[in-house]
Amino acid sequence: MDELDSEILRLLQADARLSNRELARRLGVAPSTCLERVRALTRRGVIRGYHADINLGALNRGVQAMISVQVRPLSRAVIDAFEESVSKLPEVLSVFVLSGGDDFLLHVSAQDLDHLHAFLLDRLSKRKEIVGFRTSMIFQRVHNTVLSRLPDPAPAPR
Amino acid sequence: MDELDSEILRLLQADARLSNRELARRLGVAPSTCLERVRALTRRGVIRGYHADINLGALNRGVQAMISVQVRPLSRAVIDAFEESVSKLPEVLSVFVLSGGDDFLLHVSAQDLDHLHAFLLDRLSKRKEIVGFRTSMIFQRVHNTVLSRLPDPAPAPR
DNA sequence: ACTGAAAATCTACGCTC
DNA sequence: GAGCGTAGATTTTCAGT
Repeated sequence: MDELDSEILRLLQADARLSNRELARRLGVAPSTCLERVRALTRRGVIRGYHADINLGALNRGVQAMISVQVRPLSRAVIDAFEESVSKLPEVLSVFVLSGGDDFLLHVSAQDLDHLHAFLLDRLSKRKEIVGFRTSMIFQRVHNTVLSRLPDPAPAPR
Repeated sequence: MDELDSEILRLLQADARLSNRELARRLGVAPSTCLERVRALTRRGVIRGYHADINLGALNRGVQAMISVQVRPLSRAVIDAFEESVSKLPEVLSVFVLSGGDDFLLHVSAQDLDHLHAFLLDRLSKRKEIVGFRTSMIFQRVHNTVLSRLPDPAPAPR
């Protein structure tokens, strides 16, 4: 992971459809060099994929919410099963497994408030393992699509 | 937004680097047709961009947390300023503006626990408008990168 | 890591329905 | 207006250096 790799990641995070040629031009290297770097980053799992970012409104998902969930018993089996099944629901954008007061955070979207309400009642309230959940509406979201590499951690003192 | 458009969105969410030719082949239409559809979707703002998905570990961001924040006074000026400045911090992946008990939710990443701690102390604790915050570690995240269009809302009764 | 050339793809434009 | 096919321009890809 040298400077060139970091720059490639930066540019592809900003625009995944950059042609290899254009990428190479901006980095000041030959296209073949650039191509090999991108392939190596993909092979190593640093680049995990390329995804189009779609306007949620156009997908009939004008309403977003965060739902914090507590489940019991707090066993691996319950947690894994909950995460697995809930992440398949069409309304669910992301599932976070947390420490602390809540066990899960669900980022969901729905057509409107009625559908969100229906989702809460039909998909969550019925689950036996859920002992409580709290819903917060999302008014706005700012997403950082381009992430820089953070400085290396300082070595542990000895 | 017909069936063809929805399919295009689905395929480009799964793999934004699909060639137009391959996209057309999978949809059973001519490449020129496909290209025009994609352009129209982009022009209308349905497609907002294309982003590479990078392994956070490779960016020295092995640790993730959710931070719920309460600010006062709850005025537009305070909210806008907080959102604006916090979204620029390199550790911040996403900022959610919420209703309910908390005003913001910050999704952040850091090199390790030490750096996360430093972030909390140096970047949040010092802010006068913050009256409280609570940090939850993220053990795991499942992200739905391919979102289908939800059914149209039923028309309002009259 | 670069160069060059063959293969594949992109995309503008004129055509048909 | 929406989709199609073609051809010229561009890009990708992979030798060889």
